[in-house]
Amino acid sequence: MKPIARNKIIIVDDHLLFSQSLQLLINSFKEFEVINRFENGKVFITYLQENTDSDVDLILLDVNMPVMDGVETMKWIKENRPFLKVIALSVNDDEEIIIKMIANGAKGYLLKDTSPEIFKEAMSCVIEKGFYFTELVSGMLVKKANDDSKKINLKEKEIVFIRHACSEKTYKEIASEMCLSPKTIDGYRECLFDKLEIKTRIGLVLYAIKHKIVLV
Amino acid sequence: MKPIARNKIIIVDDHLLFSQSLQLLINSFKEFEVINRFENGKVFITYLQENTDSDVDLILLDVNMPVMDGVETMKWIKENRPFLKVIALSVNDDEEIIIKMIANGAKGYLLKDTSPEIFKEAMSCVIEKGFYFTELVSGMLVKKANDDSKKINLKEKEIVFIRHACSEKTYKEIASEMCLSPKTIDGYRECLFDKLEIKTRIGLVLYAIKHKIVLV
DNA sequence: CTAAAAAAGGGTGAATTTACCCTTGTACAC
DNA sequence: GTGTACAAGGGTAAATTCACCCTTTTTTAG
Repeated sequence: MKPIARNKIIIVDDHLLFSQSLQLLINSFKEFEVINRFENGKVFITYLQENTDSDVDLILLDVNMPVMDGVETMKWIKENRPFLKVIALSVNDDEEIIIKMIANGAKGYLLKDTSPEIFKEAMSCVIEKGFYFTELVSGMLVKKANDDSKKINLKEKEIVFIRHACSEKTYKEIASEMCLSPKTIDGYRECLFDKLEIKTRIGLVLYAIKHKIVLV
Repeated sequence: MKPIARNKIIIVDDHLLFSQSLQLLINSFKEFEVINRFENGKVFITYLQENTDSDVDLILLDVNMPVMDGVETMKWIKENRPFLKVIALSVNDDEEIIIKMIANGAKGYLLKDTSPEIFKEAMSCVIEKGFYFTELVSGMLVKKANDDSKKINLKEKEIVFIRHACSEKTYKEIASEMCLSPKTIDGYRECLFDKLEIKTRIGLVLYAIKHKIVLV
């Protein structure tokens, strides 16, 4: 079943040291060879657009990249080249990111501390069976499914308000900056306290930071 | 001057994929060879203790590791093997960490998106001249020197108070938890508002998170 | 078109936070 | 021993935050 030719791999990763090293590692496996490397999603996509006939068996896509990160790149792939097989690579196990990558069609998600043996197995598995998920990722998918049922969705204005609330401004000042009556702001606050099960503005700030609504 | 033998390198990094790949890359340079790899500071130090005669020319030390991270490892090295030459490797340019690594004797600090050419140059440079700093790092050292002059130092009790303040507890509740009069807490607050140039508890929370006094 | 949400705004009162100014006791340096 | 620094505690008043209950207007779904 396996072709005589080695499986063609593309690496997309901004860590030059890593991507160049990884290429050596992969080329040391007789089943695989790296045919190309790119340092961010942008240049990779440009390549895909200019080489519509490129036949690649597997893409190793870093998640954290400047210019165009893994999630953005994955979105583009889902839209434009959904048949491409992608394994996401990352150093962190941020739940939100993992979910996003998989939701956008990644066939596997590996942490960079994976052993070369597992890594090789994952590559084979994705190429042959179409996917490879570690326990970590599977567990997360289950957990996510549960979370979704009680999902909180914030409206755009509420998010703007939250960002303002994460400052030393008073509600009155926030109202004026948002061109709304202080009373309306009062309403936003109450509604959020209720939805987020918090009791104070401090709670709101902590929530915002934890959920990356504001960055610190 | 350069010996005929290749310079001996040790890699300490928990990202197996990276460290194993990097070994291949380094071994592809004729001037260097990797003689050992370890996946965290703990096992590396154990090795050093058991092999006091090990002659190694350069250590590549990852900063973010479980079990015993780069900073801890660097501290041990400074105490026990100060003559070892270490280049710190990291994915992020967190100022605080960079400063700590260098303060503890790292001879260089490279980001993992460094190109292999620069990387090779840095290794040679550290072995020959004793150090290699990029502009990023040099700039940071200068900036740090300035910051230090206007450094704010918080007392232990103040830090405990700040942690409590980063919650939905009222000051009264905090006072009771810290077994102090609410008025004393009031004093802490005022003093901190003054020292940190803030006006509200929100400001305190933001400061605490930014300076990692509390983790989110 | 109509009913039901959702958004915006309002009033009042209580609790909490903030500002400013003051006293006491203790420790430590000179 | 005296002065200085500082931790702990206090009083009062003003500003801000929070809770609860209410009306009007605008959107949206059926």
